[in-house]
Amino acid sequence: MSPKLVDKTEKINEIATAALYLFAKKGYAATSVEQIAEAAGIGKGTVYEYFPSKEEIFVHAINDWIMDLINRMLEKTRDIENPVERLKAFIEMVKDVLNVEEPDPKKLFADIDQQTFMQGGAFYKRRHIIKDMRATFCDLVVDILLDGVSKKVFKPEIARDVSKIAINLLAYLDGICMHYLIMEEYQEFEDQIDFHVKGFVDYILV
Amino acid sequence: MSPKLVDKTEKINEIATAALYLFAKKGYAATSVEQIAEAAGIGKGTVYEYFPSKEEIFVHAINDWIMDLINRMLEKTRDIENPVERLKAFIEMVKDVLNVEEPDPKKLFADIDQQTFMQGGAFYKRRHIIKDMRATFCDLVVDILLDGVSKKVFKPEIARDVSKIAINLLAYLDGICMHYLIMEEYQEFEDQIDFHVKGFVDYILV
Amino acid sequence: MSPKLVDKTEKINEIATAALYLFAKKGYAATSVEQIAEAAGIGKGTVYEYFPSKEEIFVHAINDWIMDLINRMLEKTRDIENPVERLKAFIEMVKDVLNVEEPDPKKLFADIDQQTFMQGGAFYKRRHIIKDMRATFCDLVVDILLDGVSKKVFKPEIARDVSKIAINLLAYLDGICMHYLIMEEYQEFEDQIDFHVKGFVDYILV
Amino acid sequence: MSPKLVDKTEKINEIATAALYLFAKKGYAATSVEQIAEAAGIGKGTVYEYFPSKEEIFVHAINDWIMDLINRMLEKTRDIENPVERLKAFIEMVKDVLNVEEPDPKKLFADIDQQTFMQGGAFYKRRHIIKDMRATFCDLVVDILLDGVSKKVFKPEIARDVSKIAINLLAYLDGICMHYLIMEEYQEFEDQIDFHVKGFVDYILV
DNA sequence: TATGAATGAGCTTTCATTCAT
DNA sequence: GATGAATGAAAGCTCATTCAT
Repeated sequence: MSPKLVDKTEKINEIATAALYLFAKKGYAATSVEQIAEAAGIGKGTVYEYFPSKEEIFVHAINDWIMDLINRMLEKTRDIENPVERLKAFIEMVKDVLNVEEPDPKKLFADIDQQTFMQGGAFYKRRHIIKDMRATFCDLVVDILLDGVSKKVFKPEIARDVSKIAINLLAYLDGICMHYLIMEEYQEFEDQIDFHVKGFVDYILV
Repeated sequence: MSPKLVDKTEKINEIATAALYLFAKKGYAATSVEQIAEAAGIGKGTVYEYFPSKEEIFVHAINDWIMDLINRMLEKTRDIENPVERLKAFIEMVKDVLNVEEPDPKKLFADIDQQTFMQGGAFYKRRHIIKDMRATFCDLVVDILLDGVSKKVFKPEIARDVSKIAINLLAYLDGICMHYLIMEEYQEFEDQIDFHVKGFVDYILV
Repeated sequence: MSPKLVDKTEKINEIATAALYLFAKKGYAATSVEQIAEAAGIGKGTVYEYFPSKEEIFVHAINDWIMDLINRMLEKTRDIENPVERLKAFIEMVKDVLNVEEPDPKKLFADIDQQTFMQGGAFYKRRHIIKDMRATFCDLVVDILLDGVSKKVFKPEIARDVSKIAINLLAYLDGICMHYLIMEEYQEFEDQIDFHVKGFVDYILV
Repeated sequence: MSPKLVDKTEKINEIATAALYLFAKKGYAATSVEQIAEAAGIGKGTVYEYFPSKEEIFVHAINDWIMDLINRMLEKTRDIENPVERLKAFIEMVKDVLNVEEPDPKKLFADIDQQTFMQGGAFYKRRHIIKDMRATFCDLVVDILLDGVSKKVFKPEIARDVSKIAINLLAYLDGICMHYLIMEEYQEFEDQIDFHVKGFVDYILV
């Protein structure tokens, strides 16, 4: 915990942040280490003082980004008493994430998937990071649902399958976001989600 | 006059097929034209007699693959009279597609997304191919649902929102497949889908 | 002199003519054998039945073109009685050659120079073709001048240096054409030449 | 902060010089970037740290060479008082330029013409460089002639057509050099030029 | 520690030429 | 004789990484 270490951590984050914006703008492959260095305001060689490889920059930057996403999710939903409102707030957040312009999340997700599936990809041997993220989101939804059950707002019988229900909800959100990103029919997107969520809430309400 | 006439279309398909397996194994970017040529059992230069660029090989190979997927989907579901059975057959097919080992669909989808989102990607200016595929799947589900309504098996009121319902179902399937591909918990996958589908069918049955 | 040989010669000329237009349009390097074959209406492989290499096509085509140039020059100037008119007709011809649009002579000349000077170039070991062309032009001018002397139209003393005078006139014409091709000031070109020729004729007239 | 600072300009010139010798030896097209790198004693990739493309190397090298030619011309003729001597010094310089062995100017000029005339050539959209060079030479000759007129050494009436006269002289020199380069009759070259220049000087002297 | 100069493996693409039919 | 399918050498260029300073 010497001051040097603090500096080092800070520098690492600076580089990772600069890199994230570039990755989200141009994609992982199309972003060169030189560009990252330039964006971070340091020399190309200096990048390698803080990261052993471009791949590590990606992993670090994505990890930070995911952590930040999760924290914001938790914060926004933590203090809402009404379970229905809390659930809706969560879904709003999901929608918001996709509407961020910079850094563009769809390119990041495309790169993450790529790097997760391809042998030798940056996340190929670290899919636990991606899995953990999904698990955390799942836990959050489970928490909201069980809270609703305990407050007698949601049907008690959903408690038994709460995990499955949470995963299915998240899967739906994932899929519909993908659909929207590809189809580019922004205007219908909200309607589409609202339609599903309405059915979902009806289904779980007592 | 014409001494050595090769079936161009066949050769194109041979190369595209060889390429598809490599793309699905190592990813588009990591597959070199030389490797494609080798896999197709021809020289590097010969590839360029049939395709103007690596990008076109990708587009062609993916397009063929998608067309094949769609055709198989349509075939398998076309002749089933019972709407519920037909819907379930469709979902079975979706599950099956993901369980193909070679060419690995998850990697192909990751590459497709990548090449669709990234500026200058192979599908960046051809997303209509991807959109058309999704639209075709949507039409199929809509068809199944309306068929069910007309046969008085499904609730008449779903007709009004049939398009939304179809998209939401497909989005869910998309999302849950992605979830399964990332989480690698194959054993729970079937249960998970069945759970959702059971709820879905209950919801639409008269 | 069998009919087959005649056919062969004809075919060779067809290919060479097609090639010449392409060389003059796109340059030697940028013209592929495939394009030549296509322009000649034959298959790529057939070209090699008539020429051993692309280089030989170039040499043959250029040689034909030069021969044609020379013949046209001789024809146009042969029957003019008045030496001054004959000289002017020759110079008119030179001007005309450069104004041909297709095949563009400046590109051909640039390619010829290139292939003459560069070691291993198509004309590197055949500069005699180029030299002969220049010698023929020189002979023509010498002939015109001596004819003028014998007709007492031109000063008798130019006979002694007639060869030098001819070469210098041709060199000037060469140079001014080059100048015009590079500077692209077409309108001044005629004036420029006329100015020089007027001085030249004044100088050699009795 | 800046540990290894190389004089970029110097390195650029080193590469350009190495390239110029190769271009003059083998021609632009036949010279590969790898060969340039080797000749400059650096790696292939390093070349691209200093030049964005092979084309730019050519343009830079040729431009430097031309500038150097012009400067030497100006220097050699600047301080000569006697207009006739000055004119002769200029012509001597022209002769000398062609007698340089390395880098061989005839090959460079052949490449320049090539790259100027061919669409997409390195000088195709930069012919102003070539035009400027010719204009500068023209200005120099004009300057010599007008200086001679003002010193009452040359006829006053040449002042009116001084530009035409200069261009014609340069055109002749251009053409005769070309002739000599192609015909390779070095021994007659000097005589030939002297013969023309003698006539020229007689014509412009008072 | 910070740097940017240097690098070369590796990429996609071109095309003159060969040759089986 | 005519063909076009096949080829691979060679090109220009990119960029993650190394390393001397």
